[in-house]
Amino acid sequence: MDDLQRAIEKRKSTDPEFAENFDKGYEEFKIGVLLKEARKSAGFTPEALAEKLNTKKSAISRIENHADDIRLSTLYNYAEALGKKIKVTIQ
Amino acid sequence: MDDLQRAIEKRKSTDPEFAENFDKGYEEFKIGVLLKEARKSAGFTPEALAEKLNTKKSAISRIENHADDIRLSTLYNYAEALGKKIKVTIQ
DNA sequence: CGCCTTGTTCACTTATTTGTTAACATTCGC
DNA sequence: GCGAATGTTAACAAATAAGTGAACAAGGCG
Repeated sequence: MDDLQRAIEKRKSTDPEFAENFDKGYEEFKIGVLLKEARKSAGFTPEALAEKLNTKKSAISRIENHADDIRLSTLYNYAEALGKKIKVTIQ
Repeated sequence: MDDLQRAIEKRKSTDPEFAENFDKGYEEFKIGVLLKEARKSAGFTPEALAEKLNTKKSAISRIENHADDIRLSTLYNYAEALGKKIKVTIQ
């Protein structure tokens, strides 16, 4: 079971509403997990990334766990600090 | 010249900083244009879409022209009202 | 041109996110 | 288990986006 699967199961067990709606297509949630995985694979702790972004690790944690209510520009900054790019498409 | 090209040229002519940075890869700007094109192809005027989103046409205009500093959830709502889905990836 | 629709911008208020600190939880190595 | 590093959550102030109304600009169409 990979990180994404684990995170989903964990959230399902602690958030009944999420569990109920997951199969209906709540995609937003996954973004935070993608961000977190990108950060880890780039070898950053939340604190290290926070420093690069001139903020604090608590803010990083908030981004990764509530990625549906963040600003697009915040998303861009986060990705840029990892040397990655955010791609937004509409389909 | 399509809408995207036209919009880029217009902004280049009125926003020197944008013009200077465009070729460096400022992708964010394009999102607003994508949204606007999606709205048009779905046959919505700003006012009609605004009504669906319980807001006003001025808000729609703001979203389409300043799409880099909007909330992700706003983006989702906008797309959902058009029967489309926003996809965010990191690469 | 003159009129109507569409679209943009501004100013103001309200709602929400972000920065920050501190407390708490979790994970990992010893 | 214990301690240290990593990660999460809550609360508050400060910054910023969204809601709104009105004035203005641009685009068709008669």
